[in-house]
Amino acid sequence: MNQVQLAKQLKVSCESCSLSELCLPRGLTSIEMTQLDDHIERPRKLEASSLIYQPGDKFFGFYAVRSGGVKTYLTKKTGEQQILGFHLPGEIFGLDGIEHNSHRCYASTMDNTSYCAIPFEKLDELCGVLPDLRTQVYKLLGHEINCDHSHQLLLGQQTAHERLATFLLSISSRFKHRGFSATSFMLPMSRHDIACFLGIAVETVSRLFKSFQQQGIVKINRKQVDILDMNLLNGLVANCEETDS
Amino acid sequence: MNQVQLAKQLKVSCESCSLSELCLPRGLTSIEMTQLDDHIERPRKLEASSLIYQPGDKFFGFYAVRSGGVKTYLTKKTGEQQILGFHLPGEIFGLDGIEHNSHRCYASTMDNTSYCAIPFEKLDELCGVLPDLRTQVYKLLGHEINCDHSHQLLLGQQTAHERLATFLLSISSRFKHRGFSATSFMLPMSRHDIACFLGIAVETVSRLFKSFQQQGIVKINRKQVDILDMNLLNGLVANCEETDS
DNA sequence: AAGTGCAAATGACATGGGTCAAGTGTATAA
DNA sequence: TTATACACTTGACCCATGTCATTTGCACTT
Repeated sequence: MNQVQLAKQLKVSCESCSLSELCLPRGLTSIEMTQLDDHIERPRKLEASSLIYQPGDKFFGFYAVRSGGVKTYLTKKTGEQQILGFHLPGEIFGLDGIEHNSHRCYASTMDNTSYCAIPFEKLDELCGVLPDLRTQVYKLLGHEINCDHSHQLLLGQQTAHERLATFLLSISSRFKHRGFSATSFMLPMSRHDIACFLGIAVETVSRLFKSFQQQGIVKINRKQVDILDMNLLNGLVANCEETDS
Repeated sequence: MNQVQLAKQLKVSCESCSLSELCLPRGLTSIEMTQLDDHIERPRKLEASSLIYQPGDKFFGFYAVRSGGVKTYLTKKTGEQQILGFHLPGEIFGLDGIEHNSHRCYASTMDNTSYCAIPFEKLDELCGVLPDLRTQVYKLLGHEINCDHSHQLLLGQQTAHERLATFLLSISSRFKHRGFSATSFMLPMSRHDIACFLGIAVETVSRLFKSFQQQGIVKINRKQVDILDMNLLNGLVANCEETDS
């Protein structure tokens, strides 16, 4: 136990990380967390628009964003990209590498970003002896699956208005979850990325942001978003989602 | 080992199942398979258009289709549904229940269907002692995630033509994988379901099927599909997917 | 403070595919 | 064999959104 305390002094640890309640170690005991901790590589730092991995790259493990932001995406040969997810601090990415032990999509930073790397091999070993960690990993994968499903509903059945409103609400609730304002925040991604994520054109994003502003729902200046009427915003998607969160 | 043989005589077992190479037990040793086998409930049988579970239902575990077919879907309050996946014999569904220990989507049969039920609690326990099974479960979840990602690319970036062609190719390759013809098969789902899955209108499905026929790519009669020119069909999506399979 | 480079916004126009409304099988029942 | 129902097809029309071309406006140099 003494060397554990020593280790904690020498490097950033999960236990001392302000994001641990959102991240992989959530719900683990201190001892369990330390066992996990010992295998985590950190912190890796990259500047904006750096590629973290691309299709075919060997699967190392999961990545947890500490600061900044990451997007994952697939592309058509013709170049169009479909953004699969935006990953904010405390969120995990890299799960696309599990199936084939190599990645299927691209991951790149949207901003100066630091993140932790959790080697899958070690994680799997620990899962053999720590049932709580195993559960945590299942829930993580299950969460990704459910998010993907909601996004399929959005891409397949929602109008452009509904998509953009849903998007703003999602970002808002994620900021809130991390302890920030739910109504005033900076978008970490470009208009282009928003469009690629929602399956619409950049121009449509611009026009709808303008329209939302004219309706008094939000105030948007460059990347700064202020939600003026959360009820109205919710109303834009009220007829969309069958289930509550 | 004797009681194992006895058990095999008394009930359908994974080891005797023709689908085991496609299903959860793939890659397990005989002994491992038997351990898993002992906890599987089977066979459950339902007629066409029966609801298996719906949002809010308690999560029991994974389900493996033995015969027939199952669709999973989400709905908007206004009634439109987005089909998330079609599940053919040998394929697994039910993963949407992991995150919250309750299901988030609907699952219903498309035809007279029988399936096995694998209780998650037991599966998880076994995962603690059988690393191969644990890997198998991760790959299963990883596979679902990758499929969902491809489908997001389809819904977000592909034209109606490309979507329908991709769909036919997917069904074709899944029949082939199960040892059936890749070029001549019966679609297990309605036009309506195809449309809901691809995020387009039923009428568009009809028109495109007609157009594909006129181009000599396929011959379609009701649910019977004959792919006449696989190259042409591949050509319709050639510019879409960046990565190979 | 003027210059350069992008991201974003705006306007004009085009169109893929949705919607609506009939029609046409095909299968089951009587 | 006729009736009924339902899945599918077809045609006419139109609109939400995409595309293309231009303009605006930050941010960062020098």
